[in-house]
Amino acid sequence: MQLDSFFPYRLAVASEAFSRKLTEVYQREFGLSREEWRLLFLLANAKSLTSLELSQRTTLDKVQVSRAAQRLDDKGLITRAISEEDRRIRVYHCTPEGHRRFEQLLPQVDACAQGMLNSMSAEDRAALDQGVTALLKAASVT
Amino acid sequence: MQLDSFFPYRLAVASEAFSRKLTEVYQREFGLSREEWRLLFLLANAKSLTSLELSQRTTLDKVQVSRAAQRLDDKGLITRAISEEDRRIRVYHCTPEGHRRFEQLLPQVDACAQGMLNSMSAEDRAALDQGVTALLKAASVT
DNA sequence: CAAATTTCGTTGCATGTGAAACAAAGCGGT
DNA sequence: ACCGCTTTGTTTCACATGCAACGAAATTTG
Repeated sequence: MQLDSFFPYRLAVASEAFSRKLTEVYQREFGLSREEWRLLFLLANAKSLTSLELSQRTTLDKVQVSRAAQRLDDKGLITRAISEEDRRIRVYHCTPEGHRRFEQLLPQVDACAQGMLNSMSAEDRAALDQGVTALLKAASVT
Repeated sequence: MQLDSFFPYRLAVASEAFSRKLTEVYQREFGLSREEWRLLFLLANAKSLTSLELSQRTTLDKVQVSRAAQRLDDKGLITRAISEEDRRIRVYHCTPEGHRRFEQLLPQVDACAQGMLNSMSAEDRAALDQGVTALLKAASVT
């Protein structure tokens, strides 16, 4: 058995390489980490979200959410209000500046992703999408 | 645009979930990290390898190789000799104990991977394999 | 052949990360 | 109302990681 023909290895390498290319974009443009990018993504597309919602929808744990949100707050891209009903709960909002940066960043990230995907054949792209969808189910549920 | 329908996100989540399941196996069985597992995999299937070869074939940089190899050496799974021709170069070998553990571990890791893959349809499996192969080319070369 | 340069592996440092401890707030039973 | 218990978010601590500096060995250059 060779490592480079071992499927789990190939999947990991492919995914890491792909992810790295995208990270370079938001890292270089606005100095955002992957966690910050994910939170900003969600908050730019929702009025407000709590930590629990952010955590569930980003596969980040509460510590990662807490720290990434803190950094985004420091950068003025989001606000962290305390809930009126339950004073333990944080309610996160995207600031106008956060929106502005996200609107500027998403096309670039997407273009980078599409650039790589477009270098594949249409058939391979379709296969990848189908395979990842199936894997998502298999790996998260199992 | 929703995050959970954003392809790069779905790929990352699927890959991480898959990888995590496998990590649990060699982590639990012998306390190996992903880097250690990769080095052991290569060395168990080759007589001897240098740092450069290990680095290239694991997508790890020289620091990661150095540290992972040090830990594997401490655990008695590999040896780190100094090359006769070039005294800067390390030559790594797998010990009998390293072989023994690898032979014991690979079937378990593979079974875990196959378990997840077998929960997918044959068609989805084929699509995934085709897609990942294409992505590997697109993401690493581009 | 001596000095400068390059290569290889390791180490120090500054930062990031995860697990567990923690404080604050809410909940619940008596 | 009070004492315990749970939940929420943060902090602490120990460890991992990446980058740059480093020392040793080899190679190149004058």
